Amino acid sequence: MFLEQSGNGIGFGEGFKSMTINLKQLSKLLKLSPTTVSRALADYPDVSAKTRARVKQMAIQQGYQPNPVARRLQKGKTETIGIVITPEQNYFSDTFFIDLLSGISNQITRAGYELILGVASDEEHEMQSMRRMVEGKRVDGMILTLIREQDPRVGYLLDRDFPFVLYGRTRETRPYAFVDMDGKQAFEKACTYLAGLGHRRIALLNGEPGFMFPVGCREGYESGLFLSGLELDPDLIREWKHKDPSQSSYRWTLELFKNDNPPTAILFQTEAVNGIFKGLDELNLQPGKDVALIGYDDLEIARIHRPSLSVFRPKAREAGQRVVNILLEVIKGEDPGKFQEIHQVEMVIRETSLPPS
Amino acid sequence: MFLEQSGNGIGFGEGFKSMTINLKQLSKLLKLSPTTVSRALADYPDVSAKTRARVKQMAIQQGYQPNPVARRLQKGKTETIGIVITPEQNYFSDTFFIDLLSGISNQITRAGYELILGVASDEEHEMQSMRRMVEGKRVDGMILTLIREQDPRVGYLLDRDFPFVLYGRTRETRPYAFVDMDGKQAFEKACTYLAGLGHRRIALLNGEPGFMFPVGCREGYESGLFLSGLELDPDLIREWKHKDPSQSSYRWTLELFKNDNPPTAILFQTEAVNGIFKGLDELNLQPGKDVALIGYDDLEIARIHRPSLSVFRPKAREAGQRVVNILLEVIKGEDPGKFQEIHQVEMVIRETSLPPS
DNA sequence: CACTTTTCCCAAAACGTTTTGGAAAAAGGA
DNA sequence: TCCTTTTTCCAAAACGTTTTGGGAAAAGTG
Repeated sequence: MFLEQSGNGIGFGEGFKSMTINLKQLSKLLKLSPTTVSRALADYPDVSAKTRARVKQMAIQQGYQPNPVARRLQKGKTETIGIVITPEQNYFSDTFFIDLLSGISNQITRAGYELILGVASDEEHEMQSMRRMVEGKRVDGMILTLIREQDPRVGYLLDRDFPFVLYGRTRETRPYAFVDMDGKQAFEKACTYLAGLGHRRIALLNGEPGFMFPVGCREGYESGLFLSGLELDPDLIREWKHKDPSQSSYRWTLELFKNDNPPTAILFQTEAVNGIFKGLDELNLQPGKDVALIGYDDLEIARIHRPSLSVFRPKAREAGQRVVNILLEVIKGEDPGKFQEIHQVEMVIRETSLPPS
Repeated sequence: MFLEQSGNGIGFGEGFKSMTINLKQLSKLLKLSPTTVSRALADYPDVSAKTRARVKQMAIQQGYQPNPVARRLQKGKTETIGIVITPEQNYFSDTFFIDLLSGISNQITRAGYELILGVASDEEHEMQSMRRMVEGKRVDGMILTLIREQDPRVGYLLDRDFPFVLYGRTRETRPYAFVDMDGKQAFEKACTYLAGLGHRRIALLNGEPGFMFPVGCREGYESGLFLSGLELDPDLIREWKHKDPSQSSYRWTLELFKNDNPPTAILFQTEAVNGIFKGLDELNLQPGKDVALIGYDDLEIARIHRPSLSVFRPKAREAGQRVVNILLEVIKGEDPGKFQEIHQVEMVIRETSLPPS
């Protein structure tokens, strides 16, 4: 019998490993076979209630936990899901991204899975890190964030039928699973809200194209103008850079007010707020008073600033949990096309969304 | 022979798994034993140069990568290291924490290891998440950040001889490995620098006690005052709260200037800068002009603000890499006490560190 | 009581590697 | 040529689980 007499007994010697008990030792203690112990712990019906209870009690008493590596090998699953983040993501900074990650992490843990993290400095490393996870058989599924309009990661994963879920959307005709925030509706709502207050010149300081999210924001903005009977003026639309949100939004803010007919309100993603505040300050314009402002994302600065910033508040934690739950379904073999969710975001009216003066 | 005829041949059918080749299939292709193929790939000397080359070429051609789960089981190592972060960490926000994580992640990948991430909402979940990793045999070592003065995690890991490295330090007599930034020296330097410019009333708006980092900052501050022949005035020392850096630092800034003899300079961690700016603004004091400011951490706001903020810039990426290299040594069995590193931080003089007016 | 069904348990195989302990073949030495 | 050493390979065991395919004992059935 080739498995006989390999594990050490109960007594333990040096180091950490000794504090741990394995299935064979536990079964010896119980005078049962490893099979039965394993099945008892997994609540198989073919082990009697009595021994099941006995096994479970002993397992707890001995602090037995099945070795995850061994289980993974046998089950042919890594019980692990991967995510690759980039420094740019941090401009989602403050609570938002950590909340998303928190929802993801907690739900993964609840499922008994593991979350492995890659940090990539640029687009190329992002792909490389993901390929390592996928081709190296290190994960059962991937979570993608900060999605681009043309995102090679999506094609890559679709091509090899590998389970994944997007937080966000991309341009891709094949069906895939995603959870996205309704940026379009948010910006439409912001726009009609401001128009309702009497604003007629509403600017959009949008994230740069290439990423998918700003696309929806712009659609919402245009639709909001239309619904309010306002004309779209290309001079009122500018795009800040992901690499340098504050600096670029600062410059565009100054630019916007060189206009003969300057805006009385600005819509933007909150990442750009520092640049906008700085620009307005330099122009001697008071936020909220001279120019109405509504941002997307409820960062700390939005709450702290006086006047406090009106914003949209995406439910990042919940979104993260949904992403994981969906991914687990897709891993199980469910059709990804069934999971395409667009979540509404809450508008938080604070002090920077008053009628024009 | 119980291992015979289990793997599918070369032809592949459905789904993802089929694109992958395993050791047995590869060895069959080469007409060699799995043993020899394994050893050839691992550069063992007992396989001839010729077959080694042949094996490697075929491995590349077939895209063979050893299944990490199987390797882990055999080697008795998870090749994985764990880290648990908390939302509070995000107040290290901006580039700092992501840079640290980036250094950690890249170095881990280079070593062929995996980084698994836990996100905990509070201190209790932090411990719980770590225990799951450690007791569940999911990692070979832990990285700890945001260290407290009395940190139960350190005692826990020391007690069971589990490999770990701190980014930071704690109060603990037993030897352990850490990489820390020299906050003491930084604040001492800042203090003597300002005193050299003629400042006599230098305030400290410090992180809250409980965490270890502010302790060093305070020591450096006191030592800097002493070296400059300045008296320590308890009225010039205040502590902002981790839970709410901006709000608390805002209040304390107002408080500091109620003093009969108010400060002409403030030292602080950059997390608190928004509150300080807001407070000064409300007091009609110009940063840099009326009050000199030096922060710790070079966040985006420090570069963006006008006047730009003088700061210390810790080399987070490098620190992260060191942490990993040390942890790998400790996992190998090296004595953790040998690895206790205190890294110097660079002072970046910008516009807010002028002589008193 | 004899036969069938159900209950309860287990030995062996399998997951895909690496390591151990040779053994056959080739080379070297007398 | 015969013996020793070196080179090159490999079968079997092992890592710690879960799953497969029974099989013995107990319970039910006529």
